[in-house]
Amino acid sequence: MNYLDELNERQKEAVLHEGSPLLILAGAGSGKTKTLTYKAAHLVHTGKASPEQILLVTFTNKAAQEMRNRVVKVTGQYLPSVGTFHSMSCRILRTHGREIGIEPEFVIYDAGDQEDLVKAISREMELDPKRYKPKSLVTAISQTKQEMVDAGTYSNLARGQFQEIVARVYLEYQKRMAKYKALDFDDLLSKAVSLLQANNETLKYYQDKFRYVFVDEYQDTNTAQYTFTKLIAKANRGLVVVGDASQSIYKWRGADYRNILKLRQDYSDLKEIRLERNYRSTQTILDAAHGVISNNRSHPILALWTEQNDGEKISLIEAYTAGDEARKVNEEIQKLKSSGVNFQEIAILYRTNAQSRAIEEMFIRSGIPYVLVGGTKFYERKEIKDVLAYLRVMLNPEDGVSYGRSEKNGKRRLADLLLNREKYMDGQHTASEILEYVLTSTKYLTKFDEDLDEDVARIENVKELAAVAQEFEDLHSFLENVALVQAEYYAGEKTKDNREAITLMTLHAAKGLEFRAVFMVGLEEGLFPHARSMADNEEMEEERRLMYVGITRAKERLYLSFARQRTVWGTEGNQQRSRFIDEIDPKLIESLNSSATYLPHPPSDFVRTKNTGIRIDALSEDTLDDFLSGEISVEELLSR
DNA sequence: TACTCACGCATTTTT
DNA sequence: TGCGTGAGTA
Repeated sequence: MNYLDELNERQKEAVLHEGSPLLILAGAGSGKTKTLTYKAAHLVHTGKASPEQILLVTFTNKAAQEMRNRVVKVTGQYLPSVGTFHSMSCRILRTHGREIGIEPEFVIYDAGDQEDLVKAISREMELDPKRYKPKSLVTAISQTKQEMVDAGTYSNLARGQFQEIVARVYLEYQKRMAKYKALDFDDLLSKAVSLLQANNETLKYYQDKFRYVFVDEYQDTNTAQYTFTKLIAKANRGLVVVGDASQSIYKWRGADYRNILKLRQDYSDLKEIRLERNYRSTQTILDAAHGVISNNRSHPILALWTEQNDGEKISLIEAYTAGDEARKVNEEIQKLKSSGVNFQEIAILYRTNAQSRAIEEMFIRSGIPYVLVGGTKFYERKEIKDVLAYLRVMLNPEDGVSYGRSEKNGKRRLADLLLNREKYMDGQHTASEILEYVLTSTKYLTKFDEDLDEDVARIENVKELAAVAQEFEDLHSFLENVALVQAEYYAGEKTKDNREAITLMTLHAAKGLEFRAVFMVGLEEGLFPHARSMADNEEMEEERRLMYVGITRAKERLYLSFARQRTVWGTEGNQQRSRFIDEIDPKLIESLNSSATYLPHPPSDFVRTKNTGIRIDALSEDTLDDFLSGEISVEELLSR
């Protein structure tokens, strides 16, 4: 029983609670994973549940993996039903999908496949691609599915020209998907729900099977996920959810933190426990985070506290340009490094991917190793998608999207592939053998030039895919894994040559991670909060939650920076510092700017740069940058 | 079939 | 401004 001693009072209360559904409101860094896994472990340990009776759902494979490992560590037992919403739904559909007309051989379409299909449909329907962008149509269909509105129902509800077009596309889309034996990510969830709603016996089977249902990151559930959880947990009411409304940052993907509030209506005896003791950050960082998030009005806010001391103040970096910002960040990193902070303990967080460039350039110049998180994912690379398309054609030549994609790579290649297709699809061949056949019959790799670095990398990627295929018995499980398990990033990853590296990523990607020192860059109105979020209060609150998530990633040191001038989409603009900076108590902040480079705030038109009195917004960003990096002198600057 | 060029578009992206 | 897409051409 000694594992209980590792928990604080609130955590222990959560672990020991029984008899009614439980909502754990867990703040950032409050040990929610520990609490959730120990609770599962406790049920197993005390014999209240067998490992098979616990369903533990997460949003990412990484979280699932971590939960699995931690339960094994505490109990020595393996929980077979720990996984993402999508993988769990997928498993259910593979076994019981037939009951609602879904054959178990379905393949999973990702966003790119969806778009290809919508494009094809839209072409056939002769829609104006400018007026009805395939992406917008996909988004509309996706949102509709998340609300579990099927194509037929939507057609009846559609009002206005756009919705009516969406309805037509949606109907055709579903028709094709059925023909191609394909499900998209939203289908996995909504069809699983349909199945449970359609067949009472199946529902009962899962309700009996899973006496306990655990859900992580509950604030990020959409309607389909909410319903899925509710259905399965209904009979036994062994529901345990963990969430924090302040960390809900995926509204644009259908996440609705209000699902937390709904629980109170769903279960009158809902037990609510707050985990507000933070084990990650200094009190200064927590106070800053609270200062920001308390400006939000629409959701509950936790008051985090720590037994740690106040720690260092938050550093504010004011820069002239994006390049100057990168330079100043670089300087601070050098200081951190010499004070004993390792590169892998440092992260640079930004709102948009485009911001990484200036930072990267700086790091390359100063020789600082870094790892960029995000960008094109492995399975989204063209060469990988091409090979996967061939594999799907092997599985099902009726798969229109994959057939179309393969055709684009040459009709000849496709014809050669189909020649011996049946021989290889006799059920006797492994995923690896079929992949081998795909590559030899289509001679796909010959389209690459071995003298081009870029092409060599592509060939390498295909080889890597082939290596992954070896881990799977049949083609189906291989393809399923490819669709549902993206290669994930782990905090403190090293560079290719195995040097410890600084992490660069978006704020969204940083959720769930922690670093000793965090730099949040580009804190400017229009960038963060993003211009697209400024008109709408709901969206502004989401931006603020993103700021909150960013701040709470930091353990010891937090740096906030902004630039006075920044080029966005080719046009230079004068920037104003983010309102979020001003939502932090100034007593918690110290400015790192020396008086020589002091920038007046709020930004005025004039600035004293080393006493030259040059009006900076009369200079181009490049000129200013050259001056600041010492490439041109004051005299040269004045002459320009 | 492969390449070129003009055009449009540009927030975040767990599965 | 810089990239990806898609139509058009050799």
